[in-house]
Amino acid sequence: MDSKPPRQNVRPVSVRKVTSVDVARLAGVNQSTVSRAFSDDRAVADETRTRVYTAARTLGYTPNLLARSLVTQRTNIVAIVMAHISSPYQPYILDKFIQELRAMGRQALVFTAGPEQEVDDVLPLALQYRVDALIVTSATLSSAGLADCARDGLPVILFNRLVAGANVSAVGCDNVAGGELVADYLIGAGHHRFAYIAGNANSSTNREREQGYFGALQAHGVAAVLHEPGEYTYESGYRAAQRLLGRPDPPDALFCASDIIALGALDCARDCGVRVPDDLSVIGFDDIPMAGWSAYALSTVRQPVSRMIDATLAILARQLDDPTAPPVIERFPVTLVARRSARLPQRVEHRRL
Amino acid sequence: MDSKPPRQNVRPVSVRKVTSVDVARLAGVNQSTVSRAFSDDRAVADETRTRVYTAARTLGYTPNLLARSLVTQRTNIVAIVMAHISSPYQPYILDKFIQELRAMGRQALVFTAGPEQEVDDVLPLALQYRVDALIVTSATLSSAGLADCARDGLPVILFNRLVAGANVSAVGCDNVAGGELVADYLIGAGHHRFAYIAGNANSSTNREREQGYFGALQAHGVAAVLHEPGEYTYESGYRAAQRLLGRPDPPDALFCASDIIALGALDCARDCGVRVPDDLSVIGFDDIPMAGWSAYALSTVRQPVSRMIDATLAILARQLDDPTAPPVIERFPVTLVARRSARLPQRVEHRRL
DNA sequence: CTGAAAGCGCTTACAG
DNA sequence: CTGAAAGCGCTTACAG
Repeated sequence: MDSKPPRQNVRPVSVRKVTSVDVARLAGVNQSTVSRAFSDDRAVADETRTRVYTAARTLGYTPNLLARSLVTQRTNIVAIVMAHISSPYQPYILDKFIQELRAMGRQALVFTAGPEQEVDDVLPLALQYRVDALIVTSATLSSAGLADCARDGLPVILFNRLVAGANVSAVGCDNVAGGELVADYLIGAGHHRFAYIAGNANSSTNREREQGYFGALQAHGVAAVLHEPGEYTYESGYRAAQRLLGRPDPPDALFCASDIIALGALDCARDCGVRVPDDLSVIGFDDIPMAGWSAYALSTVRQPVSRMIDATLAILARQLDDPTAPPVIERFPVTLVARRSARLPQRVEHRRL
Repeated sequence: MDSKPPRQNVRPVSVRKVTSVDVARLAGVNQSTVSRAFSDDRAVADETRTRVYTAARTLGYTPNLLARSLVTQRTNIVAIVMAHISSPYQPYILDKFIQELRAMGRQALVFTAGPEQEVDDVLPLALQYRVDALIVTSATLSSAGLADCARDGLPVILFNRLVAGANVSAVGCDNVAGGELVADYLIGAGHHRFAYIAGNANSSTNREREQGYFGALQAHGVAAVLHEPGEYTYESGYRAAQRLLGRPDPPDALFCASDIIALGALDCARDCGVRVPDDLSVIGFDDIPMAGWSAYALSTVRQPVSRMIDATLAILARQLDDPTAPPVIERFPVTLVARRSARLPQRVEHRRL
């Protein structure tokens, strides 16, 4: 019948987090001194600093970054927004971003949008966590929210993705030139009946690659080109190839919007008894590791991913430094790496740009 | 010569984040009411709530989750610690974790350890962000820090990974049984000369799969088994297969510690002119999507990844609810999915457990 | 170089 | 149902 009812959930002692006040008490200094020692910002007397550190160690103290963020107004967290991870290309990029971000002293808060989700759906979440910046890498289009963010001074960088109108920074490769390279290469190899398997129709990568390919083909006087819709998956590539190879007039040259699509197409050709590259030349885009595997030996367009990621982070650093810095758009040149899935051009000169 | 030097970096107005106080002022209520309206916790008068919401909308207010976390002592952030992403198996898992975590109303803070980094190296970072829990999924061993975390009441769950002695929860599959399944299958197919390509030597998955395989082989009276060291990569599998197939007495049955290793081995066999499965049977572990691709048609051991992830999150939820809940270890049964990379057993009965 | 104090943006007893 | 106030764990002028 006492007036103090026992709390139902008594936290075990160990759970109670130790704070800078505890450390200060043990070290015999003011709390602010502990803070200074840990944000090795100000000059703190060496002797004091070590006393603080040892006190911290014996107590098992770890600074609370959330509290720090609240007052410094920066979290050192960068949001990475990507589509549902499906292509083997994304994890590679994600991994590199995470690693480099950490090397810069920042963390990655990863947001993957569901299959049917737009970027705008995950944006509010990222904002609630007060991330310092946004790296958006995904194929889908449209995002009014991103423009808002950029306007509010939150650095936004699009990776391999372009949003028309939005006044934000972007890093990508020259997809149009890539498509042109492929067209030239295939024409140089003496092909006559061309086809294209598309990636997600509303992605800028797909549109640009397609545009380059069709444009160059047309410039060479090729009138009709088969066009199969698709998305950036193996299965989609396989099925599109099935439709293409089942035609009475199958193509002898095939450009796929990405490597993962091309791998599906290649397997379909194998299963259909279509010989590559004798009966059919196949070229992809990305140069993912699997493209080099001997089961596929896929000729493809390589983008300098590493450099692109570095460029992205450089822009990030700049904009973090100066929020008023104007957005920049960087496009990197691509190269065609010839393996065994496409016939070699007769004439050597097949480069462009 | 005025006493007020102009601040160098005047923040643009738009950057100034709007807070609950601003919303309160506009809505004509107390700040605490705004808070209540947004943490739809307490009963707030409907009329008040809508007034708050509209005020918030016109101001573009987003609650600051960091501040909330500071007082509630929970961040709703779960750290996912994984090794350097190399296998195509990891991104799939990562993606699923991220998605489901968000469905639970939590975010994933992803920490990837560098190639040579131990889990303990990234642990302090996770702790500084005061994550609510830790999901550790990576192949490497040893981690004194994890035990500490668990002791301090921070839920730690190991995914596909076992740490001896550490008193933490773990979810995995029955790797030993998987290795046994493979041995039985290969023996049933009439093979005589067995080999194993290992994954990272200090990983529990490798040790257990190896143990099951060698144990069952031995139980069947097979004395000598070739053992090639390796790691969980395509290249490693390719090179190990090269060594194996270059021997005067090459194996006719090969178990690889993971699918990605097996794919490398398969490509090596192809390049060496070794016919699969006529000259050599190859079996992997994991059943990654690529195992089903027709270029490989890899027979392999499948683990119920989806269910394993669900189980992990269920444990997480339980431990978040009750920090004193004892750690649990769950192992899921595996199955052998037979495709075309291994000869079929003569006798039907090749199952075990 | 160090201390005392205010404040970052919230939540949550405590009254009413 | 709502307000006033304390406090979460830090950083950072401001003095000394």
